[in-house]
Amino acid sequence: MPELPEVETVRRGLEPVLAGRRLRRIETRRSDLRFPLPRRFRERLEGARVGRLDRRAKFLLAELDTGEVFVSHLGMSGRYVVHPAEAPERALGDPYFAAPPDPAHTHVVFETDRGDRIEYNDPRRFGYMDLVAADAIGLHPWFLDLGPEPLGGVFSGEHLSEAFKGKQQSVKSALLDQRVVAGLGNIYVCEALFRARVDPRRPAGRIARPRLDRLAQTVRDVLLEAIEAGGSSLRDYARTDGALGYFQHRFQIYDRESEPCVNCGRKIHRITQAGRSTFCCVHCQR
DNA sequence: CTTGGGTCCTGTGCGC
DNA sequence: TGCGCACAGGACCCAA
Repeated sequence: MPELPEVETVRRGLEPVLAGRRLRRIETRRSDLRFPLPRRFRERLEGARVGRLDRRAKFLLAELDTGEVFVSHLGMSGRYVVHPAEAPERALGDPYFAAPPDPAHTHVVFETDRGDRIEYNDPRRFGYMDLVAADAIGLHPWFLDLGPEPLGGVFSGEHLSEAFKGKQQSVKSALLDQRVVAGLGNIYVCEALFRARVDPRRPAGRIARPRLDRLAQTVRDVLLEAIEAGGSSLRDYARTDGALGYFQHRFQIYDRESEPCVNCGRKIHRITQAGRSTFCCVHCQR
């Protein structure tokens, strides 16, 4: 589900309730997420004080005063919901807010010393969590091969040029590869390729440098706009207070099969690449 | 090494 | 209304 903008929005939602707080109580209703929760998960978290909240690629990271870092990936349908101790009541059926998730899929509950509760809900259970020694996080298999942050200083047309060198793989698949650049998913790759007018089927290694510069800039632009919009709410995703993201209203290509291209008016195509849908305009994207 | 396909899991929306 | 199938924001694992 969530790509970089959604995870960043979740991070911003969790920060005010978690940063600086002590975890008073942890409840694990299910430990069989994509991977089993680490051993003594509850004991290692209870009593710990949370420091910084960070994001790396699509991972959320909560620094703990125990020397460990709590790491969480939302998979396709993972969602954090904050229940403040002082709950602001909301009108039922408010169109700007998501329906609360099915409690049957609430797998982990975190309670802070302020009495705020944070529930992790994940119907498909593709999400996963771990506790990692802070000084060894870069060696963890989930982080070892991650490429640069698309919003950081390393990511550029030059980086893409280097990473794509000799690649026969399509540029669409290459951008989804977290070793090339970390944090993109199906939506934002489709959007960025459309805005940059690059054909998703084009072999990554055969794109001229000026177009890679443009593509890298487009990736940044799309992600920044999406973060500003609070991410994209299609099915499961909502912000931690239940508010919907609204970047889905700004999709130019994703999920718009058969609709007219905003640029040329011809029909948008849906093709399959590496088992996943790609939306593109075969006329505008070259 | 690279690449594509199958896989995990549940829910939803569509055509019949 | 019900059924079966395709598909969904991810990414690991394995075979070619």
